[in-house]
Amino acid sequence: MFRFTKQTEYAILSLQYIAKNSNRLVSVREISEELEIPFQFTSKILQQLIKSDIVESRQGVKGGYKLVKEAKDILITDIMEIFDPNSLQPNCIDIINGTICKRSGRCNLQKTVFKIKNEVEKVLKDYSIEKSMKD
Amino acid sequence: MFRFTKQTEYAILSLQYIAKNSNRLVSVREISEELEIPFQFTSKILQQLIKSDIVESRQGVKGGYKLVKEAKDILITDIMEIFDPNSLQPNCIDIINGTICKRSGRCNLQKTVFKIKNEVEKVLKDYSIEKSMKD
DNA sequence: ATAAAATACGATTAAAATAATCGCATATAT
DNA sequence: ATATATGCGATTATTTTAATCGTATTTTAT
Ligand code: SF4
Ligand code: SF4
Repeated sequence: MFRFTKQTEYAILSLQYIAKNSNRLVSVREISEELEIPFQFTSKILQQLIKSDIVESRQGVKGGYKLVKEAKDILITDIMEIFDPNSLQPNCIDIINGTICKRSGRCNLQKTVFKIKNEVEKVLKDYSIEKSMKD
Repeated sequence: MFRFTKQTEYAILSLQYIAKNSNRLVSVREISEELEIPFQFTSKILQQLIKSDIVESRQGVKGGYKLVKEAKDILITDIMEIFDPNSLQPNCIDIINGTICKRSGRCNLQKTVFKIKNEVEKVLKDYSIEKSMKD
């Protein structure tokens, strides 16, 4: 499938929202309600974004999230890699399981598949959170 | 996920193999063994390719498959559309269920998503079965 | 005729990936 | 203290994808 997973898409939407309100901390509750994303799911996604140093949070009353990096420095591909590390890699390689396709080496499709990967990647690398907000 | 489904990939491999042996009918058994694709799965895939007028078959002893269209006229995207009709479409639209995303209309990502779709599609439309065999 | 070698195809099952929730812990402002 | 937040591992549910089953039909060769 050549589409974003929901996690990836929800992450992008959340980051857009946080970026738009960068003067304050934004709570999960607010993001969840504004964007109609399940609360716990939103929460889990943001926590993963902390681990990747894209956002940071403060707990407690008036807590919430804010960006660590500037919106222009967060690429769509960064988010894809966090939530779906295989997605930018062809089937020949399985990053998650550390396996390679048994046809590798005698496969007449592999070169094409990597060419396509490189060209598609080039397209995607051109989009940041900031750029997506200006579109 | 930005990768081919197995059905799509197996279909491409099978078509390459049939194209390479275009002087005769090729049996599912042979394709299945040569490419290490489960027999019944290969069979099912080829039957779907008949419905899309990409191959034709003859039953019985010495039966098998051959191409209807020339390898240069079969695009990778044609195959993707057969086995995964949503794959070239962003999440905003669900072709299979005929639904649209509830955020549509007030979504700050949609334009970007369609731009990316168009650019990626342009890349993919450049690849045919024939081209993939020459790579 | 009939046996063997093939495809045809709907139905079903299995496996994997993705989405979502639960429950409890911890931090903080008032 | 209390209410309002995040933190996080574990679990469950759902959906998608992969694969198989069983039976019918067609065709060739003997
Ligand atoms: S392109 Fe070839 S090697 Fe790569 S996954 Fe597909 S079959 Fe395997
Ligand atoms: S881009 Fe916006 S409208 Fe399209 S699927 Fe994502 S959230 Fe929905």
